[in-house]
Amino acid sequence: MKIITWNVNSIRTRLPRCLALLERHSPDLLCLQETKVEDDKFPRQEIEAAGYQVEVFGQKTYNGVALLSKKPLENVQRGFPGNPIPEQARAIGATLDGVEVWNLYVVNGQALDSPKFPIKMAWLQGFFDWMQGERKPNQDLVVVGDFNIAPEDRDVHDPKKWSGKILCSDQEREKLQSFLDWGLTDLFRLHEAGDGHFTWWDYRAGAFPRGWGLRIDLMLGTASMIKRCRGVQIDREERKKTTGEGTPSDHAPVILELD
DNA sequence: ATGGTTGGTCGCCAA
Repeated sequence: MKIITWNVNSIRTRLPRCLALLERHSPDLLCLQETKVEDDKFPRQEIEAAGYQVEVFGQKTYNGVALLSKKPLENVQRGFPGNPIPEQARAIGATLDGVEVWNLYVVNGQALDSPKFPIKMAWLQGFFDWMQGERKPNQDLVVVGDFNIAPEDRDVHDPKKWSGKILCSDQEREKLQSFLDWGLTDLFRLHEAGDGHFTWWDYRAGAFPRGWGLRIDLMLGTASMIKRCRGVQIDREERKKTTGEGTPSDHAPVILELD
C-alpha cells in the first residue's frame, strides 16, 4: 500500500499538478492539507475521473484536509472530539485495508510570542488526548500530514538560525515527542539518519534553490507499521518549477510504502 | 537582523 501526504496549498490552484502526481505515483491514498476550499467547491469530478474517491473536510480560504483513495474508505471521521478549535478543518481520518490513517494539518503557530502559539500546543494536545484515550499503540495506525514541527536539528537546514524559532522550539518538539513516547515512530528515520532531507521551503527569498528547507511533513506509524514500512521518500521534483502545470506548492509530497 | 513569494480574495491575512 502506498500513501502520500502533501500540503497542496490550494487544491484548485494545484489541480493539474495533483492529477499529475496521482498519475506519476499511483498512490492508494493521497492525504492533502491546505485545500483552502469549501466542500461543495472541491474539484471532485476531475479527481474522480482520474479514478479516485474523494472525502473532504474543508472550509473557505484557510486550512482544509482531504483523502483521495482508489478504493472506498471506511469509518471516515471529520475532526476529533475535544478539538479546542473545531471551527478549523484540520483533521480527517479513515480506515483503508485495515489501516487507520489520520491526516493532520497542524496549526502553524506563527511565532512563539504569537497568540496562535498556545493554540497550536492546545490543538496538538487535544488530538493526543483523543488518540491516547480512544486508540492503542498495538493497532494498525498511521498519523501523517503537515505537523509544522521539525523533529530534530538534522531536519533543519540551519539549526543555529532556527534555534528557538517557530517549527523548531523545544516546546513543539516535546509535544511531538509525546506522540512518539505513546507509540508512534517517525517512519522516515527508519531508513535515513542523515541531514539535508526537507519537505518545506519558504516561497520567499529563493529558499528552495538555496536549500533552506525543513522536514515538517511527517509519516508517523505504530509498531506494526514499522514492520510493514518499505521506505519513505520525498518527491523533491514536485517542489521545482515546471512549465505548463503552474507553480509548485511550498511543500514537497512525502511517499510511504507499506508491505 | 531581515529578507521577500504565494494563495484567497479583492484589502489584507496567513504561511
